[in-house]
Amino acid sequence: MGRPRTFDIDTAVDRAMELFWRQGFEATSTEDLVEGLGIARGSLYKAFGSKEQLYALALRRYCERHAVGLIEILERADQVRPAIRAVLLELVEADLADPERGCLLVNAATERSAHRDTVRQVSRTMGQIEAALAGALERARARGEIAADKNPRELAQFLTTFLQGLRVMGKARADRAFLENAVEVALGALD
Amino acid sequence: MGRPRTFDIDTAVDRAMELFWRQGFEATSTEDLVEGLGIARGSLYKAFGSKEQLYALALRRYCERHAVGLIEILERADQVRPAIRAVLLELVEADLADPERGCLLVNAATERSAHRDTVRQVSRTMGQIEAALAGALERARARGEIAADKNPRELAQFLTTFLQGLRVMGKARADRAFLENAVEVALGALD
DNA sequence: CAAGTTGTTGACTGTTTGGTTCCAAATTCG
DNA sequence: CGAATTTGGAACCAAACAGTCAACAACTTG
Repeated sequence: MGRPRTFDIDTAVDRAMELFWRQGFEATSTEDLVEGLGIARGSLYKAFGSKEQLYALALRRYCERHAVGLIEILERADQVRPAIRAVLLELVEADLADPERGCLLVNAATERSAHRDTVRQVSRTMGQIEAALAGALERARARGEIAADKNPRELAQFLTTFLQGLRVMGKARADRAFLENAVEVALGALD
Repeated sequence: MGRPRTFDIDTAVDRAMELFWRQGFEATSTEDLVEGLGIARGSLYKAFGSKEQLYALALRRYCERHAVGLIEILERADQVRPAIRAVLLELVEADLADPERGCLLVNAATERSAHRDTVRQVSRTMGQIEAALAGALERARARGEIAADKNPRELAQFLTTFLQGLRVMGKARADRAFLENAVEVALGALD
């Protein structure tokens, strides 16, 4: 009952995600959001409560879309090493294609390290990435794809950390050779 | 001639660095700067021109102080592997001691990826870090400290990338075990 | 159709923003 | 002394800020 919404909440969150991703939280004004989402100021506040809450939604959306996508690749892979290489090289491509965007998760971790909820969301997602890597590596070890004396969890923690570094170097305009090189050396840790 | 400055430019830049480091560029208002530097608004603009220019000075100061410090450790080390471990573990300690601060270089890379001058300063400094690592690794190889078939430049690019990842994970509140673990695995790349 | 409910809108609020300008007082040098 | 220059601080600016609101619009139910 009542007047139905004339805009789609999901696409609005997507567009907000895009804006926050590109510009960060502080540099994105409510005016930017009004313009970018194509809805009036009042509707925005009615639907989302505040800039802060909309940011939280956008961040969660990003985590669901990107981290989960990455995790599924790892879970579905029958060969783990190529899967991990593929994941890392895909991130390299994303950074090269659009260096200003980088990774919203990294941006959130650095820009909003004083905001509990943001930090919690970020570290939760990184925990999921670590767990997915650890799981894949565990399977790889069981199958003899990596040496038995390797510790999957330790490797996963290392790879998770390296992955964030990749995104930072991408934003710092490192070139393709640099990033792909770094990836290959990092993969050497699995040997 | 004229009245001499009553505040010290250097310590003012230091304080500005501290503020920008903690809060980022956007979240630091001119009011914060006036309060933090302990000088009046007018004096601040007379001395530094604008918030933007003061930020540039603060960032350069950070690079000179922290990157150069790190580089000197590497250059002076007689054993390279322990020196690299020491450098990485020191960063871990810094992150654990003050997670909200993180690394100003990483913060700058992510928050201000649309500002040419900032990005240039960041990537120049990362280039210096890479070069220092490469130089140290080159010496290590010459001395037989690492295997002859290792490529110092490739290893240096990997370590530079990993180092940035460490700082991000530190901000995401990874614990000591996680970070130290990641460091040990990363050092394994030298074997 | 009327009542009730919810959404949309854009003008409006009060605050804060980065930055400028003015000033009398202070301090130096020639 | 007097010219030069910086000081702190207040006043000021237009723009941008996050957020609110009353009036209007569209839907469901009775």
